[in-house]
Amino acid sequence: MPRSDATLEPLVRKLALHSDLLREEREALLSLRFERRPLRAHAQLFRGVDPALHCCVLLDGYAAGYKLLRDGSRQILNVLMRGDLVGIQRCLFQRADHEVEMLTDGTVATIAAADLQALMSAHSGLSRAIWSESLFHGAIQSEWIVNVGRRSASARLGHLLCELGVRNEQQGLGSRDQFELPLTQANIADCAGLTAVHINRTLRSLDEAGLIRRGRGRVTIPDWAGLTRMAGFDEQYLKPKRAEVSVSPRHQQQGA
Amino acid sequence: MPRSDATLEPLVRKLALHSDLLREEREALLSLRFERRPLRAHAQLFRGVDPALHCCVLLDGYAAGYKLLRDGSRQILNVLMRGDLVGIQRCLFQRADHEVEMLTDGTVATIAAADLQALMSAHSGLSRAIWSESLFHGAIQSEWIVNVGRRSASARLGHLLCELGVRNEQQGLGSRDQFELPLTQANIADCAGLTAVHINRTLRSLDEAGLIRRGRGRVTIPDWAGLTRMAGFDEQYLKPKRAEVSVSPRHQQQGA
DNA sequence: CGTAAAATTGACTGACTTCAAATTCGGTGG
DNA sequence: CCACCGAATTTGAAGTCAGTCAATTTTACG
Repeated sequence: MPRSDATLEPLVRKLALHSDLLREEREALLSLRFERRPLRAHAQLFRGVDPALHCCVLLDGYAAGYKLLRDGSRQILNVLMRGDLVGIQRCLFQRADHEVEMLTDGTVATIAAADLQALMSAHSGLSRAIWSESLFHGAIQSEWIVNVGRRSASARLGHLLCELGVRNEQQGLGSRDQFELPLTQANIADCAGLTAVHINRTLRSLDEAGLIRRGRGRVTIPDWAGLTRMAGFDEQYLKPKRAEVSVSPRHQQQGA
Repeated sequence: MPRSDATLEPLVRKLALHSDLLREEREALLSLRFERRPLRAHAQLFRGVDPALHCCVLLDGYAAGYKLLRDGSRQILNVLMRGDLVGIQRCLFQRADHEVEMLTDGTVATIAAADLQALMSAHSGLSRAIWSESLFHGAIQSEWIVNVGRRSASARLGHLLCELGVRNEQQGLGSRDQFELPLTQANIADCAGLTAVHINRTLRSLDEAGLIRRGRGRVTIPDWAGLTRMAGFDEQYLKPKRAEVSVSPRHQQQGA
């Protein structure tokens, strides 16, 4: 039995969420050359803002893209987890506007830019799937703008936890209401645009309200409905949207 | 002399900022079929979250993508101006997670999804340019997360004004330190994640500090260096990456 | 003019920050 | 197994930035 972080399977799983992959496309993905690299928390996945000759697939652990401000504070732009592609813009377009580092210990697979490009031009379906995945992350970022822009501290926190729960569940890492989250409160604060102190108090108040339960790097959400209501969390933006434009029009859009 | 909103020239100009376009690609763009549509402020560019059979190029005026919260507040996700493509995800991927409406009176060109797809598959350079443009908007959104997450009211406001100034200048609409901005203070508040009342006070304090000057839908920035310093604005993320701005060689300025 | 939208102002409130100290936790070596 | 250390968490007290509520003035425009 192969260890969970020994193949690019997590990437396949992630792409398959939003796109239908052909068998040959899956195989092409899985036979990509890559280098497995274990990393400690705080390891930089990319050097500052430089372009790169490779991209990464996160196989295990959490990472985050972020920006630092002159006053030393930082804002996390996205949380990356198993299966997420890191740095495609950087290697396809030579653009990058933020840093990326591991939030926890973990493992990445590094893939040569040339290999990725070859793969994408050989398989238009994969190319499309990867772009789709990138738009998906764009949708998450949009929701983050709403989160930091318009929600109270407890709603922000609740929303973030809901998002991470659903994404964990989608990757087969526990269920949405019970999953590993070994981030520090300072990390969470940098996601939510709050201070670590206030995260601490807010976490406690959610706990006291019976909306969450926390313990040793693990989050439990005993009252999913309550938390989503309080946080204004609408799963829609994370929902898998398979069956896109194709030969046969599928008009079966299941509403709420 | 053709009116400024009679052709897709603004789109060409925008794409040319970040990509080198071949002569034939420019021509292909300019010969795209489109329908010119004048719109009043508040007009919806797309119906809610539905997929669409067309996308738009904003020819004139300001528009914004936004989300509404249950409590009635709203958060603007991006400000769109002349030359910006609106709704490509919607028509290429049938995904959309937010509404789009005009903030001011203006004009859009609507383009059939099929035409756009045909164009993109016929000209890989254009396809790449359009993706690049979409990543560019992603970079702006990242900066917005930082803005609402970690900056004070005056820095948020200053940063927003700097961004809009530079983007205006890039599109040949006035200079970065003097441009049209007919947004209401409520609009600006929805961008910055603040209340209209506080935008009003902050605007006044920036004015009193000599950092901006405002009058009838127009912003002037008498002290660009001062405003950027106060706001922590680093132009880098807006800079054209493909060295080539043929239309008008602007004053070169290397940031500190 | 007359009206509605937008901008402006004031007084008050409160959510979140700041600063600082105490406690707990996880790991490591004795 | 226990002592120890730095990191992370937790708690308290005080301060402030921005929100809320509500009224007034200005502007845009038919």
